[in-house]
Amino acid sequence: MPAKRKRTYARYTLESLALLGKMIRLGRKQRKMTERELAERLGVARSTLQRMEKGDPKVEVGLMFEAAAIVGVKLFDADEKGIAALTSRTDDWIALLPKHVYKTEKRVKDEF
Amino acid sequence: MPAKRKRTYARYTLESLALLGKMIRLGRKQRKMTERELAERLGVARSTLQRMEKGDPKVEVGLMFEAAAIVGVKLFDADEKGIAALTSRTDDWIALLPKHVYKTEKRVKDEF
DNA sequence: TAGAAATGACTAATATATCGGTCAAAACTC
DNA sequence: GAGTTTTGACCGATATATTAGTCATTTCTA
Repeated sequence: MPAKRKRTYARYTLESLALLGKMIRLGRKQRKMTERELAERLGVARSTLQRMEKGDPKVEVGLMFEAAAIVGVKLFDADEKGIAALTSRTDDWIALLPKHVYKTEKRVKDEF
Repeated sequence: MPAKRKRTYARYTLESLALLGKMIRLGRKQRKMTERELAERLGVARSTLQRMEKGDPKVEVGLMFEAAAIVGVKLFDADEKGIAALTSRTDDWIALLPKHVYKTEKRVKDEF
């Protein structure tokens, strides 16, 4: 038994994921696509799409986003231009901060 | 050579992912956390966090969302209550649609 | 400026997600 | 109601993500 890798997620995370999955499902149905069709379009197995629509945390983030895009679910409430603008602003903000984050301040002895 | 599984993503998908990654990076820096700290908090290797901040489409969606939550990036511009409300509305909408999507309409002979 | 810490990039080993298939049940069409 | 299609759930094989480490470079502190 080579050490199992289990992981936990915050409730907010799981609920956000479940929501995204349901939005994908809704979008798919509104466009009258079957699971098989969308899966094929995405280039994944139907079983994978099913996990996505359930909000399984283990699927590739790229697939979730791609599926959302295909069925018309916008992330960040923004179109391509909007994403670019947000990216630009985020870059600017990052540039204002120190390149490295330093924690020299006495190394707060393993708080927990 | 057992058939390589390559995949492509729409530009919008990749840009959205890159944005999310940068927002996580920005949030982390604003909270003065090092990569190592956030990675540890998430329970992942530092290399994985690096891929996340770069917007790598292959990381687990659960990790991306969890990281976002930790550093204060809100998905869907909604808090826990908001997520619940959106979920409820999405459920209602789905309930209004047929349970199965049917494509009997002549089965458009394998268009390609 | 010297020293320490963080970051960037890379790798082999291993844990795991995805695939592709099946089967049963549900739900649509005619 | 009969027939067909979609959906839900499950499973072994295999492609791949994640890990844990290393090393070089950058950037901070004192």
